[in-house]
Amino acid sequence: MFSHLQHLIIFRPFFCPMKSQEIRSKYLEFFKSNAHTIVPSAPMVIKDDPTLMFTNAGMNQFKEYFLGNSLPKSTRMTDTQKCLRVSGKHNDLEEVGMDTYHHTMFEMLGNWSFGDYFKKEAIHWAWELLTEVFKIDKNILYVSVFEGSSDDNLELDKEALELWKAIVPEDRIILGNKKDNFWEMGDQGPCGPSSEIHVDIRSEEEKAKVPGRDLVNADHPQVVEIWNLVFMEFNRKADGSLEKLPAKHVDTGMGFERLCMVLQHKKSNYDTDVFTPIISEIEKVTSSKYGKSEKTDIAIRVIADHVRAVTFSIADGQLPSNTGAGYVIRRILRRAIRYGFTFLNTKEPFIYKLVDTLSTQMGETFPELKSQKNLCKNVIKEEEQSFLRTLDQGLILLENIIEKTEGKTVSGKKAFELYDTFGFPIDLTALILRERGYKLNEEEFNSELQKQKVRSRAASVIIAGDWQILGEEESQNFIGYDELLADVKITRFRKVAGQKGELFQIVLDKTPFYPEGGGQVGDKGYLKSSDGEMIKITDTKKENNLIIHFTKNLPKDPSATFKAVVDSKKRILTQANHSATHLLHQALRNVLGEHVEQKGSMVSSEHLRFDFSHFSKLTAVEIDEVENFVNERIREKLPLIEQRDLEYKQAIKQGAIALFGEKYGDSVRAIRFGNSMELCGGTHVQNTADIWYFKIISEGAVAAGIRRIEAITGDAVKAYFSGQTETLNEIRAELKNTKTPVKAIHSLQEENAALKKQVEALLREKAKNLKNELKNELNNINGIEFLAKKVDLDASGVKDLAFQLGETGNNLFLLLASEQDGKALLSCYISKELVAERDLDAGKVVRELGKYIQGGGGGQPFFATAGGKNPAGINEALEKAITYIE
RNA sequence: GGGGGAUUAGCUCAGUUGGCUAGAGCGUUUGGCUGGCAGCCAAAAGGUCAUCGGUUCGACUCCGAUAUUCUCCA
Repeated sequence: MFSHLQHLIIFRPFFCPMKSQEIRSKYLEFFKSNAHTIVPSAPMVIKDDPTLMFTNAGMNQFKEYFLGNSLPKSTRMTDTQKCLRVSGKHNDLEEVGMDTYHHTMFEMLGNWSFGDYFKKEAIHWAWELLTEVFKIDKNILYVSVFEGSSDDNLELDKEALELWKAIVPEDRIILGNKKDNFWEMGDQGPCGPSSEIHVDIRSEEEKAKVPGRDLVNADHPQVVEIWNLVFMEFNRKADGSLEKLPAKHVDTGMGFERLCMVLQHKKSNYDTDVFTPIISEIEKVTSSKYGKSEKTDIAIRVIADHVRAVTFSIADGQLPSNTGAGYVIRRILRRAIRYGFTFLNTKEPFIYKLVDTLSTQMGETFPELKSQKNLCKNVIKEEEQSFLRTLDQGLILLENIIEKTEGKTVSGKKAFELYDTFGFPIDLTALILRERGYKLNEEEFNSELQKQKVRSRAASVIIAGDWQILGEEESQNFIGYDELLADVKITRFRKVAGQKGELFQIVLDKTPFYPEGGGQVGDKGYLKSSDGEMIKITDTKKENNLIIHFTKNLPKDPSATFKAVVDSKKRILTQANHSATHLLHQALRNVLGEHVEQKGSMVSSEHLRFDFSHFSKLTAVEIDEVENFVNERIREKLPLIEQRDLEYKQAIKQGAIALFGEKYGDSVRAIRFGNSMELCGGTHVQNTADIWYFKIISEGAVAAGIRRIEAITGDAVKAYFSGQTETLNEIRAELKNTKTPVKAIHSLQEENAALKKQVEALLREKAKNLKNELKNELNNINGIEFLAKKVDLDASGVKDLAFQLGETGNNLFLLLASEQDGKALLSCYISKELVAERDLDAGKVVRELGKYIQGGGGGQPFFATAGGKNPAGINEALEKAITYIE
């Protein structure tokens, strides 16, 4: 006791609370001293789990251990995990920044037991860490225990209750319902009761008014949950029932930012040193002040929070885009821009300027922030510029809407259109309308939004059934590096119903099929049973470390042994493209510089696509150099050197290229061709000579600071070249086998332009002659210059003629007829003056005369045309024309 | 993955129920004014109305497909 006090006095004077850095490391060290292995944070962006776009809890990276799909290296681990939440129980994106304790991006401190310790240790360590290491006053802590649930036939968590009773007074223990104290991963999967620790940091006066235990789980900003201890012991099945897991696990999560708030004696997460550096930078670049008004405070919190989320995502390789995870990032960034625009009056990009501060502040713990700093800045700046343009455009459109609005209520449909089609934020619309004294029909807007949501959801509903387990997978499950066929057994399968009908997912005991990953597409092929039944495998993917084969139908006897056959033709072409991708990566770093980093990759049997960080368009010379570099490596016939179980640190030391935002285990696979060495799980050719030839097809930009190269190899290059040659030959042939086709085309184009002008001039001349001719034939009848005549011109020629004649007088009535392709055409021109004076209508004329040629038509009062299929009636139509002016 | 919009001169964009032989501003070229420049005035050049197909007497306009792009939802 005394030693604790001394510690407090010497190192922790009251006015100098622990820095956030120190809090983080104390947590990790505490569990390390209790035999936990410290592991790094997994990337925030998730790649091989279709049910999740971002890491939203500390447990995500361990999901496969809880599901039993693979075994952990150690049964006790601890980490800090970067997480992103944009929707959920208490966490709607639109709410972040309004209060002082919700975030999109946050750190989750966790300690984990995989079939090792359970409730007793988890509870004791949590209490010890909080009260003895961090020295939080026991009198401000509350704990909760699961009360049981009749739906699931579960009883009160007596074990946890007893454990807590031994250390906490009973009046500080709260029983919680299923919603608060029974944790589930999703609709299906591992789950279990939990115990939460809450902290009450209100002032003494406040506490006297309302007891803290009444405010637990009541959304009070200063009575908050800081630690959730989950005791995983059940598996939720598709039908909703629970079954016991073979092993019990512990999953805990403590919000780092909240812990800092408590330990630094602040009332808001944003007042801790996790946020203060960013906030003061925002104050600086926007010339605003935090703490002066509610509106600017919210805006500043929104920006401080969102810049973290966006920067971490981009550093992990997830760029803003218009689909999937990229779209979530875009939305977050745009929300920050819009708050700055409206409340801090920022009309120029500024958020990108905050990246430096963030990188300095957190770059030690998360090195990707340092190495990806420039990319983050470029991408954010570009996105800011483009969204500011969208806002400008939207303001104009909104102006139009307001002008056209009768009354004082603007249609929700219009507002929705502005939002949906033009991306103009609805709250900004509402704000502007309010300022102008208009109202927005919000009900109508919401119903439009709801319609759109329903439509989208219906289009993406996937219903997965329970796995039917038939056997165990082998530990070395993927054998496709060495084999393209194998005798296999189905270990589990399930039915999945989606928009495009039903299909089956099959898992094999071992498989030669490569699952989509690392940019390489999944293998196709088939399974064949001994009695000749064939099941086509349409795709292969990886889900939570399980290799899943997609097929339209199930074999008659799933328990039989099958011959698994990979479509080797496709696979071999794909391998050539994948190896070429590595050489391309090396070439780019060589030609352009070391700043080139892979930002995305797609390798199929047809072609390869490679996205990388670079700031400017590649010149023709650079593209040539890159191509030559790759082709030289191909000609050098470099053999594949594959190391399957290399230690990660060892690989990096040897110079292997690892990707940011990619999760690597301790043991990695390294692929080397000469001096190109990359960590890669994909399949490759045995020798670069197998690539044959490499050709870049296109080069362009995908985002600020990111460029894309598309290329082909081998036979595809041959096909490409022979196609090009064929086209060239055809061009040559057309040009009478000239040696200089480009020159020939050029002169043809010039000649063509000159001829066009000549023809135009001639036609004009001809029309003039014809015009003069017809002018002489005009008859003056009742003061009207009249002519009805058949001419030999096409539709536009007749029109030209009529208009030219029209210019020569103001009392013309023309009916011109012509015949083209067995069809008849009547055109009537009446001077506008006549139309007005005599109430004539060319449209009416042609419609009526059209009867004689069995057709119809119309036009304007002064010029109209009609077409018909009976040229024999032309004469009669011409004769009748005079009746209109008599 | 699903929905909505856009694509017209070098650039930014108009083009009303299908019919004014497609317009504006900026830019370009030429000429003029001015001592020179900035500038002003005048004139001209510049368009397969994204591509292909359909409906129609007639399509920039309507319909379908494709491409590119923006945007919302999942």
